Amino acid sequence: MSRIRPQVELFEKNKPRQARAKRTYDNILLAAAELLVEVGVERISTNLIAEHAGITVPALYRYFPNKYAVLYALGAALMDLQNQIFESWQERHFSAGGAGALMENIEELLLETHRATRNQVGGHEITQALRAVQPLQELRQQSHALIGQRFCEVAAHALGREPDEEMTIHATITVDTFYSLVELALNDGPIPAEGLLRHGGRMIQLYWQDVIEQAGSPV
Amino acid sequence: MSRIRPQVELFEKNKPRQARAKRTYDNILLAAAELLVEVGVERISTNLIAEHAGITVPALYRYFPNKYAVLYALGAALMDLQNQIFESWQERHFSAGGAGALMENIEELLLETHRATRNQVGGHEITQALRAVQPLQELRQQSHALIGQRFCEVAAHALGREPDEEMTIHATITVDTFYSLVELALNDGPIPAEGLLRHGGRMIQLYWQDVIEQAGSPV
DNA sequence: TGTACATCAGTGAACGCGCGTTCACTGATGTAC
DNA sequence: TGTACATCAGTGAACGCGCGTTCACTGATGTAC
Repeated sequence: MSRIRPQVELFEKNKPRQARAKRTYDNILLAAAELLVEVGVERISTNLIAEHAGITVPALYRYFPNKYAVLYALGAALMDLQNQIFESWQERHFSAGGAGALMENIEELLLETHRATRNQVGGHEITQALRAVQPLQELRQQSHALIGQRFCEVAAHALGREPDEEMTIHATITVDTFYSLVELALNDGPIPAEGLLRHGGRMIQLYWQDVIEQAGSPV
Repeated sequence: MSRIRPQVELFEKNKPRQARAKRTYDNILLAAAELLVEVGVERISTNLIAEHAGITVPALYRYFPNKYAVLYALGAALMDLQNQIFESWQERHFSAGGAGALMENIEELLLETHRATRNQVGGHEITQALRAVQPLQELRQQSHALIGQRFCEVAAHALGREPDEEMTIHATITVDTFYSLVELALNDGPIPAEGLLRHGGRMIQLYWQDVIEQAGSPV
């Protein structure tokens, strides 16, 4: 059942050193993001990206070994962005009111993550690609694992327990549901994103209230 | 921001009429499912599918206009399966105990859906492709919309209310979270699927308990 | 029951195309003196 | 400040390959009489 890993090189080759090169590099990423929106992951190619970025293909190969490396860079940037949003949210509220304050402000984090991803060119498409394209999946998993671990530690500490397997389950569900809600809200369907995120945030809150009650110790 | 629809023909051409043809047809779908596992959605091609199915490429083109139509058929079959599981679950419990019984048995539906998808060859990969590959997205959306509508109607009726926008939000979140949990459990990570689905089911239950309490009317 | 015929199913060969990738090269930028 | 040189950045041209797709064809299956 486990997939054969195709061993694709994902890391960048030459780093841009001059200002001109930096512009080219950024153009490549922007063009790739735009093409992700226009044609989708299945149709994207190095040829298309280079053409769209206004350079020739060998110029792209100067910085990236293949198209997956370009997508990987895009995905990594998005995951970094989301991680940063989480970090600053956590610091802001945890220092002010501990674990309880975090839970009260889940909706805020949902809204901020949603807004930031929506404002990123191709943010939604990159998010989707991170789920489906094999060489990118680890990026998403790493990011979610990191955030999940934070959740787990904070929650375990607040409850005066060890971060055991059950706490890991709670954290995993929370993080996964969180980002699934953001993804759901990114679909421009008939339902406004705010409503989805408000009620979705409430669902996560209720879940943790229950965890606390089951544990029988207040925050 | 909206993607340019590439207008891909997705429907099958000739239906198999003879037993031999039916076998060929099934082999194509099975080969495609296996390749989805082996090489992923980005690398799959009609050539590869035909070779894997033990036929020549024109034989594949007899039944499908392109590779997306093959994936579409796979996706449609999976959505049908999940819909059927939902239908029979709903009939079973709703007739026995109304809306309350449905909520009490969410975990059962999670487990059944998870098991069925896992047992389907390439079930996980098809699920992922349904999110990311543009021509397949509507399949997932349609299926979820259908199930969401059922949820919405049942819930509104149980609460003695109209299926208004808020109820639609509740139903949409429920269905999306539900299938995200199934997808999460399909990842063969360190956490056993059962634990994720049990606690995930509990989260959805708590969410609806809250909806009922807020509405101020018992089920 | 046999056979001629119609339809269904699958093949071999060929095509043009865009893909990924590499090469030797020209041009741009930075810097040592 | 000027210029020679080193390094960085990007180009034009070419390649082999697998892709999607189509064609006229052969072989298999079903059926009318």
